[in-house]
Amino acid sequence: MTEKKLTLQLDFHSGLPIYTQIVTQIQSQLANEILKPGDQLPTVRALAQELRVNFNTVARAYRMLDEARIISTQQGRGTYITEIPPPEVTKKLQEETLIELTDRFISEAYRLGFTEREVSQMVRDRLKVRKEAKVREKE
Amino acid sequence: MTEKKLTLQLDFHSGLPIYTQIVTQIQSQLANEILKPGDQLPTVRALAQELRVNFNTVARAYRMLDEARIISTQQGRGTYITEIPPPEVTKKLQEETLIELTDRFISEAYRLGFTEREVSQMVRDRLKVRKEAKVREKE
DNA sequence: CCTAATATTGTACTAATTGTATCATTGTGT
DNA sequence: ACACAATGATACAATTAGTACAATATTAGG
Repeated sequence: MTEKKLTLQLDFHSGLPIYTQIVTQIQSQLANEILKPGDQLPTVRALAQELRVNFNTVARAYRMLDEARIISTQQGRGTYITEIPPPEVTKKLQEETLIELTDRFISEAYRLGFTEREVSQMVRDRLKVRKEAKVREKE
Repeated sequence: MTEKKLTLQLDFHSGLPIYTQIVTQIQSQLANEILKPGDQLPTVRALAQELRVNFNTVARAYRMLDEARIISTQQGRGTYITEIPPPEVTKKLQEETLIELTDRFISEAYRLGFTEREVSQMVRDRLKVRKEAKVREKE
């Protein structure tokens, strides 16, 4: 299973906020492959209890990591490391990733009977929808 | 008999609730005639066991589909695809399926850090690659 | 055949587990 | 004393799981 103990070392007298320490240590464990994409992190309450900290402090750390797209928090489900390619991957590898992703998408659409024209048009539409949504969000 | 294997692919880390994934995948299989009117779906417990989820999660998905008049659940009998799904319903479902598929693809690409331009360009490229491959295949 | 017991199926309600939102409290620096 | 950031407390919402039940089908006895 993807259960981890996630041993973190907090320093309560360092002056650094707890949530910052949690964030950076998870980031570093990810960078060192102690944590891997897909891994489930402890629940906010479980980790909080282990660290002797309020669970909202853990939740705050998780939220920052979530906003940074490093983890994915899901209400009622749990928290998982996202499938982000490690920072050391090259641009070329990233390109290959997008190719694979795109090909899977196209294959699935074709398998469901959609035509090239329909797929192409839908991608344009949905990209546009997102862009417009983002614009409205800023207002 | 009208028994189907009903292979569903769940992603437990996608952020989408399990019941939503079940609903949309059954919708798409209906829209694309992998499932047909009159087909019996697996029992809530059977499907739950196969998917390794609680049977109430399947029941919730079935209930949503039932409310949408897409399936008919009958206590003590089983669950069946509704007999006369109007053509415009399946057409609409099909469209929704492609939207859903496309949005998932775009979200994933964005999450991996690709831009709208890159995604758009890659879709064009890969569609073109496929078309050309198909042309060569005919020669 | 008919009928009653049993099994199978979906339903309803509840509980448990998760993250979220909001505000209060604390503590530190100026 | 004040301002501000960090942390804690409390209530909430979403998802999934547990348990008991009702409706139907199937099977066993006669």
